[in-house]
Amino acid sequence: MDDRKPAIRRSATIVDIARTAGVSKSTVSLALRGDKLVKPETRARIEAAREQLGYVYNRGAANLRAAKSSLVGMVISDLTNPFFAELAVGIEDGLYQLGFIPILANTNEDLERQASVLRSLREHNVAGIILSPARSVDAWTLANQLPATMPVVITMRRIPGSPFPYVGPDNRAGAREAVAHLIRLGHRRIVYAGGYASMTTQQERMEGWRDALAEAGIAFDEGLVFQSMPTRAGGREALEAALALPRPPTAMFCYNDIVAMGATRALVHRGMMPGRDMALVGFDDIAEAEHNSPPLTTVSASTRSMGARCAESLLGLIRGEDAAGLSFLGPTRLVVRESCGAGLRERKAS
Amino acid sequence: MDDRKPAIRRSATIVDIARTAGVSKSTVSLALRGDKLVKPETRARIEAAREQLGYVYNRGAANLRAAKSSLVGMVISDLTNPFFAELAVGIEDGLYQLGFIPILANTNEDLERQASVLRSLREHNVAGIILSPARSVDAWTLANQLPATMPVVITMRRIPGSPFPYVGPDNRAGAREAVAHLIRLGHRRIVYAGGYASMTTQQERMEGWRDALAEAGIAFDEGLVFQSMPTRAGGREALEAALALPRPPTAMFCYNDIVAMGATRALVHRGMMPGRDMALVGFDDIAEAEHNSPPLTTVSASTRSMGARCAESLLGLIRGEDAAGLSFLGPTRLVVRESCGAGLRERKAS
DNA sequence: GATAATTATAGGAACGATCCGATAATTCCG
DNA sequence: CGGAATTATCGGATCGTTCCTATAATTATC
Repeated sequence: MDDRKPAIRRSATIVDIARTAGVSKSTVSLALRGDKLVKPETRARIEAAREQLGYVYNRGAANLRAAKSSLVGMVISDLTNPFFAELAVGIEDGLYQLGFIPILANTNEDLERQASVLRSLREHNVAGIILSPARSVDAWTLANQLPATMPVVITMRRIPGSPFPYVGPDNRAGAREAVAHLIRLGHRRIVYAGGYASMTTQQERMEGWRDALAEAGIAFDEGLVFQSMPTRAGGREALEAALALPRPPTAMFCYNDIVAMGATRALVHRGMMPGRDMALVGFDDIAEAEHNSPPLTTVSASTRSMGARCAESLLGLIRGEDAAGLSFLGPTRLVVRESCGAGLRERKAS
Repeated sequence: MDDRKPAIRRSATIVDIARTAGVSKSTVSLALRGDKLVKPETRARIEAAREQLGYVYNRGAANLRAAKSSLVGMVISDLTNPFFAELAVGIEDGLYQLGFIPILANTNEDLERQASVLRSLREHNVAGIILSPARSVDAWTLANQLPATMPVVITMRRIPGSPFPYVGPDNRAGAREAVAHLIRLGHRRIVYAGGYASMTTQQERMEGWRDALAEAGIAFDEGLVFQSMPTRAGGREALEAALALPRPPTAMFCYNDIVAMGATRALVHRGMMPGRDMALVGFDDIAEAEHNSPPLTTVSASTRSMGARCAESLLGLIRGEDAAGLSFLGPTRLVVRESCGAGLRERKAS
C-alpha cells in the first residue's frame, strides 16, 4: 500500500475520481452511495480510484444540495453531573447507531448560553436537537429560541406547554416503588428531601411519594417535606432539618442520589448509622451510588438506554412522525442495597 | 414584531435578503460579516430585511466555499469517568470561546470505534481534533487513522512517537509533591498503587514517586509497587496486597482518585482508619474526592483549564503554528484533606 | 474640471456533492 | 432484425455562501 499523500494539492473530490476512473462524476456519486444501477466492473474501477486518491467523502457539500444533515445538537445542562454524563453517553451511542453525530453543547444551566448555543446549532444546520433544558427554562422562552420547524426532543426535565416529545424516566412510579419499599420495612414517618417544587422532576417524584403513602393509608404530612438544593449540601441541610423535628422521621426518600449521599455523610458525621438509625433511598442510580458507604438503595432510571431512546424519538421526528407518539416514559427499577436498612434486618434475623 | 414564518417555502438565504433590500448578494454577504466597506445606510436596510425574513446563516455553505470549518472533533475515551467529563466540559468551553463547536465522540476505550469515529470526523470536514486516545492506541495505529495534514492535539495520554502536541498535567511533578508530603508526615514505606506500567500516565506518576523517594534518600523498593486496574476494585486489590506484606507500608500513593477511593473503602471495611492506620493520596482531584469519607488528599490537575488549553493549542495548530511550541504541561497542586492523616497530627498536637 | 484614488456595489465563478433529464449501451421480444 | 424496455452513463443545473474582478458612485488632487 502507498502511504504517501497523492500530492500537495487539496484533497480529492469525486471529480478527481471520475477523471482517474474514466467516468463521469454522476456515475461516481452513484457508485459511492452503493446504487446498484452501476455496473460491477465500473464500480470496481471507481473503488480502485477512490482508494488510490485517498478520497474522503465531504458530507457538508452533500448536505448542501440534498438539504439533509447528519448533525444533531445535544444540549446538556450540566455534563459535570454524572447523571447527565451517563445520559450524554447514551445519546451519543444512540445517535451513532442511527447514523447521526452529535454536536455537544454544555449550557451549565445558563439561559444565555443555551440561547446562544441553540442559535449556533441552527447555523450549523442540524437535523434536530436533543435538549436537556437549563433549569429555569419555560415553554415561552424555549419557543423564542427555536424555530417551529426544528425537530426537538426534550429530555429529563419537562417543559409544560411545549409541543415537543418528552423522554425521561417514570419518576412517579419509581418514587412510589421506593417509598413502598420503605413502608414495607416498617417505616411510617418518611421524609421527602431535596429539590424545589418548581422543578417538574421534583414534583413527579414527590407525587410518587404521596401515592405510596396514600396506598398505605399514611396521612400526608406537609411538615415532612424538606426542599433544598439538589446537591450534597442540600442533602445535609435537609437531613439536619428533619432531625431537628420534635418527632424525627425514621426514613428519608431523597430527590436524587447526590442528595442522598449528602445525607448519609451528614448522618455519619453525627455518629449515626445510615440504614439503622435512618433509612435512606436515592434516585437515578448513578455509578457512585453503589460505591457510597453504605451502598445506596436507589431507583435506577436506566439512564443510558434513555439516552438511546432520545435518539430514536428524534429520528422519528425527523422522519415526520407525529410528536404525540414519540414521548417515552422509561421504566424504573428499585435497586436495594444497604442504605435503606433492608440488609440489616436480614442480618439481624439470621 | 412579526412572529409568523415568511412562508411555507424553505428558509431564507442571502439572495432573499438581497432582493428584499434591493441590493446584490455580494453586498449582503459583506454586510453580514461586518465589513466596513458597506455604507451604513445600506447596512441598515440589509439588517432590517434580515430581521424580517428571519434569516439564519448557513455555515455549511460558507465553509464549502471558504474551505474552513468551525467544527472540531472532541474524542473522549470514557465520558462516564468523571475526570474525562470534567475535561470535556473544559474543552467544550474553550472551543466555544474561540468560536468553534465540538462534535462529540465517546470511544469507550474501543479501538474500532475510535477508528470509525475519526473517519466520520474527516467526512464532516472538522478543522481539527482533540483526542484523548483509547488505552491501547500507539503512534502507528494513530498514523493510519489520521491524515497527516489534520491538526490534532493529544490530551491526557501521551502517544510516544506521534508528532502531535500533547496537553496534560505535569504528572511527575504532581506525584513528587504528593509523595514528598507523605515523607514530610514521617512515612518511609510508601506504596505506589494502581495502573499498569504500559500506561504513560502511570509511568510518569511513578517517576515522580521515585523522585521524591530519592530526594529523601529512601531506597527504591520494587516490592512496594502494586499494579492494578485503575478502578475502585483495583484500589482494593492493591491495598490488600500491600497489607499482606511481611512489613506493611504506612502510606499509599495511588494512581488516581478512583483507585484511592477503592482503597479507603477497603481499609474501612477491614476496620482500619484511613489517614491514621494508612495514609492515602490520590491524583486528579475529581469532584467526588472532597466528598469521599474521609475527604481525599489528592493532586489537582486543574482539569477544566487543561481542557481550555487543548482548545487553544488546537487553534494554534489550525493557524499553522509549529506543533513543537504547542505542547503544554499543566501545573499541579497538592490538595491536603484528611486521607493523608495530616489533619490528625495537627489535632493530636493541639 | 479632468484625472486619479477611493469607496461602494454588482455579477459571475467556485466550492463538492446531488438531482434531473437526456443519451448511449444493452437486453428483450415477437 | 427492428422497436421497445431496461440498464448504465453523462452533462448541466443546483444548494447557499465566498471570492474575484468589474463597474458605478463619490471624493481627493493638482
